[in-house]
Amino acid sequence: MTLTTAEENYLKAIYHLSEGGTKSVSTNDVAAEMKTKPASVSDMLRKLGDKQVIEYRKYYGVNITEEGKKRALQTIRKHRLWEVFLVDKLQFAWDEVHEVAEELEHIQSPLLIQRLDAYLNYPKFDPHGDPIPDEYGDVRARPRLALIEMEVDQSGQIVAVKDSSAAFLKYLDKVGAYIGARIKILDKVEFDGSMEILVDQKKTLFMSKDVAANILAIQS
Amino acid sequence: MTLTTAEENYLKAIYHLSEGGTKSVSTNDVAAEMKTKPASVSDMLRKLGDKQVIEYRKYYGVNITEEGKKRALQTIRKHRLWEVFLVDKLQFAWDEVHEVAEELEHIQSPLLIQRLDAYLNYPKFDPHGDPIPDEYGDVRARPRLALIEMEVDQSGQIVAVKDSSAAFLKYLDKVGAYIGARIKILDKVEFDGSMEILVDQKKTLFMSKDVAANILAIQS
DNA sequence: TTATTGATTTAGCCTTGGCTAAAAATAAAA
DNA sequence: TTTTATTTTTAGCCAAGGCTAAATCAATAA
Repeated sequence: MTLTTAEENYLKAIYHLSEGGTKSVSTNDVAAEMKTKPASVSDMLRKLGDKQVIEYRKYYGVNITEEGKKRALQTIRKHRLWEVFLVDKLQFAWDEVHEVAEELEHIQSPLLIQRLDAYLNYPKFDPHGDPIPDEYGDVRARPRLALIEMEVDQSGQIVAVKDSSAAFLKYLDKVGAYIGARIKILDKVEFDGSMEILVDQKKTLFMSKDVAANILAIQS
Repeated sequence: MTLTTAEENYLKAIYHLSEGGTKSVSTNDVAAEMKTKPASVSDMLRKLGDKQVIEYRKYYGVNITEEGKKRALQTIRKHRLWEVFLVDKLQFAWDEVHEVAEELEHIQSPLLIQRLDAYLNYPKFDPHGDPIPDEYGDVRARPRLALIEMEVDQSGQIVAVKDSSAAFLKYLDKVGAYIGARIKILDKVEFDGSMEILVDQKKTLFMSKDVAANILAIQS
């Protein structure tokens, strides 16, 4: 049983909306996420229900099934692998890749993805720091925490930002921090919560607690 | 003015059917090429005519316009660049790439193609020996040369024979050479001018200098 | 010149994935 | 408990790309 491109996109949206909570996802939420109308969503939910990738009870929203979760994770895997390709191999900036990956993720060829994965050296995170599921849909996500939550002397790697406004990204770029950077906490100032961070074992960076709260890292 | 995936595929088919001859392409020919029905083709020709990429006169077939030719060549360029990527970077066999490239060629991103071209080092031929149009749609003419003129380790594709007598073609068929075959020169014997040729990456062929002088190939 | 044949187009229908407007069901407030 | 507000579904329509069957045009043969 195959899914169309539109169906794959809906399923991915439902998967994302389901993350965290255990409650059903509402038709309205899906419509907002997909930038479409609730009426269109109702039709699609019926189709996805028929295909067993979601459990759909009229008027009560949907829950994604195990099969659906597996499908969604495959699509997410493809999306994120393509993002790595675009950034690592084709020199795209990490904030330029989403649209293109959105198209590439629907190419149907298991061999292609297998080979791409190998070619990229089996990456575990995409350029935004989001984990890449393996071919069975397993995500080995190390817990992400804000820099502000880390202790002095802990090391890690920047994997994402909470606030991805242009202003903030520009700031990060200016001071020399970036997704993927290796960092170590050198000091935390009790007084104002500001921090001193070692970047790539050479550059020392001072940041306010507001900035430190907006940068997510994995510990190593 | 953008073309849908279906329109791009029709236009590509019409371009290929136009190659060589100057006569109009018939609805039936397009239907055969697209593996669809003439009735469906009529509708599509009207649409492509409206978009000015073909000149369509009811009952008299179509001619591709300059704009249409440019569009078709862009699609062909994308297709062939992706084929090079799949073979050179992802280790696909040259006869496994067509289907996947058929999907990849419709990804919309000029930047992607520009970068891919650079990443592949501006290849001039795809893995089948077909030329890759540049970003303005210019196609470099394929220099044909006799096998006897090629050097050891050069690769290419058989594109024609000088002597097309039945006897010679029968001989070619018997030894497993054919128009379109991918070949690589393994050895040239100084003594008698005979050659050792690898055909389709698997079969080794010995041929006299008379035979090698009668087979034309393009280098890749 | 007319009749016939073969190619082509038109008419009408199907599916997918959108939409709006109206109806219906649920949830919240009185 | 009944009314009201909100959410969701249904009904009916649209465009893209397919299809079949029927009509029409162009080219050929008589």
